[in-house]
Amino acid sequence: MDYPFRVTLRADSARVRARMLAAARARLAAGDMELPLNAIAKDAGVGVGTVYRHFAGRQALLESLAADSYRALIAEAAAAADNPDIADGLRNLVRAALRRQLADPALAAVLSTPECQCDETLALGRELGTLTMRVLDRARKAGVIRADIVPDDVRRLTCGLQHAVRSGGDEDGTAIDRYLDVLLRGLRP
Amino acid sequence: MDYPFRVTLRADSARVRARMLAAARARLAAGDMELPLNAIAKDAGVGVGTVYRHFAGRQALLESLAADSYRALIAEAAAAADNPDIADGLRNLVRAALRRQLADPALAAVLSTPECQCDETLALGRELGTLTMRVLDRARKAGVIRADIVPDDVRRLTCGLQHAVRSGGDEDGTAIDRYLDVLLRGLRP
DNA sequence: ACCTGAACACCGTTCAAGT
DNA sequence: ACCTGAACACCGTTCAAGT
Repeated sequence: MDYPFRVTLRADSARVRARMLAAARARLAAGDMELPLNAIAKDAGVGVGTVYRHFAGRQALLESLAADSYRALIAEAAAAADNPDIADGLRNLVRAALRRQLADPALAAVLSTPECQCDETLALGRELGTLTMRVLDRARKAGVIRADIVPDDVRRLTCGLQHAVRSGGDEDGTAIDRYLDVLLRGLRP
Repeated sequence: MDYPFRVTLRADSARVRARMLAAARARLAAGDMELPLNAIAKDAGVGVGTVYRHFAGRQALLESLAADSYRALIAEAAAAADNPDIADGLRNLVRAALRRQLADPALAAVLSTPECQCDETLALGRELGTLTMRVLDRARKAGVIRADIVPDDVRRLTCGLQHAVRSGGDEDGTAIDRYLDVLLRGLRP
């Protein structure tokens, strides 16, 4: 839920919500991407119905989990848009998008799927889109990027890189930098 | 199962197996990536146990479903390795890998995960790896590809592109060619 | 208002019993 | 040998009943 009528939750409700998010995060950290809502309810010591009262479903829960990472990424995108050297800015934006997704599976999941549940996530998406557009516009004018790349391409391609990095055997720390380099060179005009 | 002792199945067993594969394919075609084994058993008109007798699990079933596409891709890789113009060969290989994955979700799933269940799939993977290596070696000598790309990078990057293409709203037929172009340019030395 | 947990449908997986 | 399907555990989702 988005709590449209009430900005602050009742103290106990907020505590219960935090417990559910913590339980979900613990499962994600343990490598369980399933997020079974029944199990989370049990972990958090609440009834299943309470999970559904706070989150419309698995997708909405993921969006809540990803919100912090999403905002952090947006801050980095804003910095990139203001970078005096826009080639640098573009590289920083793409790298940040990839790293944040690798650091937070929930963010990776949310960015991978176009249909988001919460209005808040929708707003974050628009904000990131606007900032990305600013980076792309400046980059295009500076002649450091192909003309046919739009903000959603950056989202999709970085989601793809995340997938490429994760689909490897674990032992390959060089992949991130190599794949970033491949993408950035490929984006040049 | 891999039927290690028997190359040909008993006629009725083969029929039952074909029915299960058809049911699974129908579900995939309908956009259901879940492949619930119970539901497939019901669709195919067999007991659940029969599904488990033929396939060790969901993963093994996926590998059986993907085998034809996989072999077709290998044929294209072989042609690429023999292409007199190795820059062409490289492009054809990457494009084939992407297109086959987009055409067959089962192949996309199998290529995305390193751990395969059936020995047959393992053999197909080795074959594709060998052919890809041949393409990369020739491309490297011809100076048309970066030196730090290994066959598994091609697998991972094309899996990533598949993901990037699919994570878009449906209405974007241009994405495939644009992303292929980005990747191929990015792979240049 | 908010929370609980029983209830139902469904899926994964196993295994004793059938042919 | 191969197949069946009941059985058990688990998860998604809803909703009447509690506080």
